Amino acid sequence: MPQNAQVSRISKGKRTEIRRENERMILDAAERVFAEAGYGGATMQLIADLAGLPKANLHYYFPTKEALYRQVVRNIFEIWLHAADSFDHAPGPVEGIGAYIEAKMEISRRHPYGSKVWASEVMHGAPVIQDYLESTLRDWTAGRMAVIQTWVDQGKMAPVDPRHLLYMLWAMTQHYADFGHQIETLNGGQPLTDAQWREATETVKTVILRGIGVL
Amino acid sequence: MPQNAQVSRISKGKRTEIRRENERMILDAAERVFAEAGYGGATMQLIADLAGLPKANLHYYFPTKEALYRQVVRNIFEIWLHAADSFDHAPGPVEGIGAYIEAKMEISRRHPYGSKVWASEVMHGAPVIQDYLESTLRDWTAGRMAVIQTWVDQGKMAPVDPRHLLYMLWAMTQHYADFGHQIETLNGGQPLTDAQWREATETVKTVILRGIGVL
DNA sequence: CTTGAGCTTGACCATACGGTCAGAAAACGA
DNA sequence: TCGTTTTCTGACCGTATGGTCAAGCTCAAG
Repeated sequence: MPQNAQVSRISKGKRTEIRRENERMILDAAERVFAEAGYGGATMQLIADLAGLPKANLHYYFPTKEALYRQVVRNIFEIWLHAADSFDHAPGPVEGIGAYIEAKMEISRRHPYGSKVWASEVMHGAPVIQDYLESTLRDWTAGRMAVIQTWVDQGKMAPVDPRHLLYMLWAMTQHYADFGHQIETLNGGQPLTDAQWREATETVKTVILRGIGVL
Repeated sequence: MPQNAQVSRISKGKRTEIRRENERMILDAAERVFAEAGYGGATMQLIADLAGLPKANLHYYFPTKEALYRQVVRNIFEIWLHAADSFDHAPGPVEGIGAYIEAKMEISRRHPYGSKVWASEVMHGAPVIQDYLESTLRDWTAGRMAVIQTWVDQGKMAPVDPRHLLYMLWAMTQHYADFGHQIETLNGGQPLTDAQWREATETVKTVILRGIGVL
């Protein structure tokens, strides 16, 4: 029977498998190239080379550059949103905001390219995900603001404007991904070590939690 | 005598004046286009149109696109650096850091395009100002870190890691420029009003100053 | 007025890029 | 094995872009 021995793949429909595999390769390569070169600076050829595929093959899976970019941005957005689960089932700001900071710092560390693509997209006026900003993100933000406001009303934290507090959290955590190169340069050209990441996370948590009066 | 009545210009050397004027027009247009489209997405034609000049004229003043971009980035960097003057002659963290936050928030408001260009440049690995990062910015950072450490040693503030505190300050203040579009969208599509800018600045100041234990 | 240096500009060029396509190859079902 | 569907890919095309150039124009100095 046609069982390829040296390739340890799940042989659950080879067609489907090939498609999934290639789409992932392309999306990973695209995420990195879009992050490093920007949308305008990225070329399909560069993405193809990094994915190890001929350029024409990219257009088989993703009809246009914009379609590919759109998919990359949406994938990141999904990761963003799920990061807030920690926020929800928390009894108060210490646990909720603390966990949120840790989750977002972890994302900055694991998905630096994605964070940069998102930042680029927003900086350029969100040409492809404006609808998401106006629907999903707006709803999401309103929900968390309500939670924070509840905590304020219950006297569980200092009366801080929930909106600007959220912006501060986003800004600080994403900064470690988006400005990673600058941070690395100021770190003697070396990427942050595990210990330094912990230190960064702890510093952010401490300053914020004390800043909202819960430490 | 050839005195143009309807143009109120200083006639101090018309050649020099024309050159200064045009360079400024071009640099202003370039800053905006680079910010909105990214380096790769920006075209000389777009910049020329916005500056109200023929494209060929741009190449007379700036030989290449990269040279023009380089000048834009350097101009912004200068503004960054001078923002820290408020930092220096302060007796303690309340005045120093408070003033620094206000200065940087004001820059975010006045120079949103410049901030975005800087962010883009760093996100893409600082291809044109890496030397600045390694020299000027590194020195600058070391100096401010020393000041903060002194305050910590003197017991004027809580023992917060100066490096990460600086990153937090940069992140939060620049966020209001770099992610201005997102903030505007979440503000009902309206730019922040004067009052909202004040509110933002105050929130940041309050949370940070309380976060470092000086309120 | 004359002259020459600085400024302006339409037309042009080489290149690189996104995208297309026809046909080969591989996988699949019967 | 054979026919069909899906995947793969080199070669190709139209366009847009950064950059060039030569000719013309403006201005100030002599």
